[in-house]
Amino acid sequence: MVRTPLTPWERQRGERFGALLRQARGERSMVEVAAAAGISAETLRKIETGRAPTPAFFTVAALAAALEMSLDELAGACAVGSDARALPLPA
Amino acid sequence: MVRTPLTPWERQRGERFGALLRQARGERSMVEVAAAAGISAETLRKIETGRAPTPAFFTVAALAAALEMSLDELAGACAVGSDARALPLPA
DNA sequence: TCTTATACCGGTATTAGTATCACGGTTCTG
DNA sequence: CAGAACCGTGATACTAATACCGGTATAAGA
Repeated sequence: MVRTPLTPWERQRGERFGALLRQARGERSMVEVAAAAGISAETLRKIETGRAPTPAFFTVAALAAALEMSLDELAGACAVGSDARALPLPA
Repeated sequence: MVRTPLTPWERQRGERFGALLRQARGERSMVEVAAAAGISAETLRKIETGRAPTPAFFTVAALAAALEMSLDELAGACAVGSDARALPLPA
């Protein structure tokens, strides 16, 4: 095996990650946030829907900047795993 | 063009990013840190040498956790490192 | 000297991230 | 109702990230 396929756990983490971003986006449209982050709206959609479970670091960083959220909180929130219900993220 | 090739600016950013990680690694060996982060040593080497300029978010997150450093300062450090904030929307 | 361990480098294979294209749905305005 | 304009979505194309293998170089130790 040359490149390990994503495990189900990684995909679930990606789904939680996307749900987190979608929630943080709130009322704003995909195109607006995507443009603010400098990525395409389709990419943002894939990340939010979990179809891109492991996006690039700088993509996430730009997205977090556009959403005004912390990378550490973001990583911590979905790294928690099973207990990702509590979202201590205000904005 | 379907997937924009990495720009020279992105590659330089990757080099700064890798240098930052290498500095943070300090005296510890690559295999040790890579094992702690759950990635292969080759991947860590490529990231450190800048040959993988845009690693996955969770890869970086695991690496930052292994190195006990903040993702936010990591992203901020290589963003403001030597570049005066280029356009977030290249084109 | 020989062995071992670490790091670096090249190539290769395969999955996955990202962008462009094209379509359906909704809302608004004429 | 027609058309535009926006949003979200699916399919497709292509590059990059990740991992494995072999080889090389250097340094420490038996």
